[in-house]
Amino acid sequence: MRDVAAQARVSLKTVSRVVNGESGVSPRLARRVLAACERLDYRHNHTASTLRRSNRRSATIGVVLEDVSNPFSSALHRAIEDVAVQRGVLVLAGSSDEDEDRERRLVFAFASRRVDGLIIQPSSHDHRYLLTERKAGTALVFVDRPPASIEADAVLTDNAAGVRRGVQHLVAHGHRRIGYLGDTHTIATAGDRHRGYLDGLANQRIEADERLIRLDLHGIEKAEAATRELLEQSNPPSALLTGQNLITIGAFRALRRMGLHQRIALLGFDDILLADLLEPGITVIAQDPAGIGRMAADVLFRRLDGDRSPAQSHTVPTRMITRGSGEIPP
Amino acid sequence: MRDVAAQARVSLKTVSRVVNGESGVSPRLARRVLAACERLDYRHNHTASTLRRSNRRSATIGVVLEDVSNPFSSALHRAIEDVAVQRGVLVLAGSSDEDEDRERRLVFAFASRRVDGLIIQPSSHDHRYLLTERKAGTALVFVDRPPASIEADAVLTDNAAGVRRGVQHLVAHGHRRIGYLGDTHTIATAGDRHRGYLDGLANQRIEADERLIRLDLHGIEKAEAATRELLEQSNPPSALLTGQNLITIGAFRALRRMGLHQRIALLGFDDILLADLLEPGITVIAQDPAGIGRMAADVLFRRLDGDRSPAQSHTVPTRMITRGSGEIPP
DNA sequence: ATCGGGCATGACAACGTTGTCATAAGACAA
DNA sequence: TTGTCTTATGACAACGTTGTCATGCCCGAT
Repeated sequence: MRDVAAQARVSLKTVSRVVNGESGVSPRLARRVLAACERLDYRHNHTASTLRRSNRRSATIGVVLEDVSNPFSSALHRAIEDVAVQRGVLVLAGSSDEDEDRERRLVFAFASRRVDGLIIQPSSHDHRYLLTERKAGTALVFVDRPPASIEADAVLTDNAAGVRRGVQHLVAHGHRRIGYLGDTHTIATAGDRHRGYLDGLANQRIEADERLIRLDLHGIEKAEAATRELLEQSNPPSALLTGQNLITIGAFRALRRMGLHQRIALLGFDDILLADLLEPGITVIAQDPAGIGRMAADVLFRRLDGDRSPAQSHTVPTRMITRGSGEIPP
Repeated sequence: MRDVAAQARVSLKTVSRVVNGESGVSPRLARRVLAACERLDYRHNHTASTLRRSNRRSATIGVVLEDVSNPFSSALHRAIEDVAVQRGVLVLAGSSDEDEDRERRLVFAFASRRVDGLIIQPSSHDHRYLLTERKAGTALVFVDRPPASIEADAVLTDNAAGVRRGVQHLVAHGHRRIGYLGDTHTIATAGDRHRGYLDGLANQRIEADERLIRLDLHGIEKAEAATRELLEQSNPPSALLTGQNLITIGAFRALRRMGLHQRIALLGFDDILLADLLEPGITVIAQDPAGIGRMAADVLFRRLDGDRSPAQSHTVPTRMITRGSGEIPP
C-alpha cells in the first residue's frame, strides 16, 4: 500500500479511500491510484484491515460439522456457504468426528482467527466453554442437535414428530408389530427419535414391546446384525422403523440377504441417495439439511446485524417420501 | 494482552513470550501471566500475530471445490483437512459450481485473507490470474483437473488408464459393441475419459462406432434419455460404459425402466454410494478422492516447507470394483 | 476585499501482536 | 573489588491498515 501511494504520489489514506470505494476522492487521483494498484499487483490485506477497522469484523465464520464429507453435514455446509457468499463472508469448516475434544479445539482455533460467528453441529455435552467466546461478541448457532448447559440459538429437525408420523404411516398400512432400530443413545437426535417412536405407538394405542427395539447401533454392520436378530426371533415384527441413515442401509442389506425385502416393510429416518433405484424403493422420513443450514446462517447473520432477542430454538419439519418399502402390507 | 500484562505486572513482551511458549521466562512470572490470562479470559489473536510475525503465515489454507456438498469434492475436502489439522492449519472452503467467475472470486477472497496456500479443483480454463498470488508466495496445487496456461503442481486421477481398463474388462467378458456416455467435453477429465475409451477400443482392435457414443450429457436426466436412444436404435450396444457418476445413475435408471438391467452390461466411472445394494450391483472404476486430497495437501505443505523443485503432475490410480453389472455377458 | 463553508487531501495514531535491541540483575572469575 | 558474561525483562518500533482530525484550497455571498 505504501508503494502504491508512492507510485501514485498520494498519501496512504487516499489509497485506502480508493480501495474501499469511499467517496471524496477526485476522479483524477482515483484513476492514478487504481493504475498504481494494477501495476504493482496490489492486493488488499483484509486481515490487517479487520484489525484496524472499528467494526472489527473478519467477514469469516467458522462451521464445526460432524464430518465435512458426510452427506448431511456437507449439505448443511453448502447451504450455509450460499447464505454467507451473498454477504461476502467466507467459511472455515472443520470436522469434529463426534469427538468433544476435536470440537473444542476447532472452536478455539476459529476463535483465535477472530471469526464473526460460529455454527456448530455439536458433539459435546457441555457447551459452557463457549460462553467466553460469546461474551467476546462471537455469534453462535447450533444446528441439528441442541446446545447443552447453555442458552443459544438452535435450528433442529423435528425428530420426534417425524418419527411419530412414520409410525402412523406404518399403522395405517396395517402394521401393529413395528420394530425400531436406533443409533447411540447419547446422541441427542437419537434420543428424540426413540421417544418419537414410543409416543407414536402410544398415540395408536399399541403397547411397546421391548423385544422389537434395538438401540446403540452405530454403523451399517451393527444395524445389519441387529435386524437379523429381530427377524429371527419368534413373533417377529412385520415392519421396521430405522432411526438413521446407515441403520436403514444395514437393515435393507439384512432384509435383502434374508430374502425378506419384499415382505417386511421398511421406513427409514433420513433420506438416502439412490433410495429410489433400490427394489423396493425405500420410503423415508427425509430431513431438510439445506433448509436447516440456510436457516442457521440466517439466524447467525441476524445476530451479527444486532438482533438481541432471547435465544430461540427453531424447528425444521421433515417430509415423508413414499417409495414402496414403507407401503408393504403385513 | 495489555490488560493481562497490567494484571500480571509484566510487560507486553513477557506476555507474548508466555503465550507463545518461548523460553527465558522465569517460572514465577509465567505462572502469574497464565493466571492473569485465565482470569481475564484472554484469547490470543492469531491474525494480529500473523501480521507481525516474520514468517507471515496465517496457518490457513483455501480450498476451492466444485461443490462442498458433492461426494467427490467433500471427500477431497476431508482428506485435505486431515493433513492440515496435523499442522494446526485451518481450511477455508468454497464452491465454484463449475463457474469460472465464482472460482476467481473465491481465490481473491482467500488471497485477501492471506491464506498460505490454495488447493483448487478448477472450473476455469485459464489460470494465469493465479500467477500474481504465487509470486506473492502462496503455494498452489490443482486437484482432479489440470491447470490451464500455467505450470503448477497437480494431483489427478489417471482417467484414461482407468477407462481403458474398463473397456478391456468388458471385452474380456465377450463384448464388442460397447456404448459410451460422456460428460460435457469442456471438462478436462471428461475429455481424458473419452480418449481412454477410444484408446481402449483401439487396443482391442475394435473399430469405434460413432452411433454408440453420446457426449455432453450433464446430469441424470440427459444421461437417461441418451441411454434410451442408444438402446432403441437398430444394432444396439451390448454393454455401456458411463463416464461419470450421475451418468451412471441415469443409465441405470433407463435400463431399469426398459427392463434391460439384467441383460445389458454397465460399467461406470467413479464409484456410487450404495451401488452394492442395487440389482445387479454396479461395477465401477472407482477413483480415490481421499488419496487425491491427501496427496494434494502433502504436496502443498511440502511447497510451504520450502520445496523449490519444478512443478509436477502426480497421478493417482483407479480401482475396479466388480459387483455384477459389468460382468453380464452379451 | 473579506469571510464562511464545503470539499479534497494528508498527518498521525492506533488496532494486537512480535522482532530487535537495550538494560538491569545476578553469577562467576580474576 | 572490578570486570565480564549470562539471563531475565522491558522499551520501542513495526506489521498493513483505517479512524480522526487538521489543513489548504476554491467558491460564492457579503
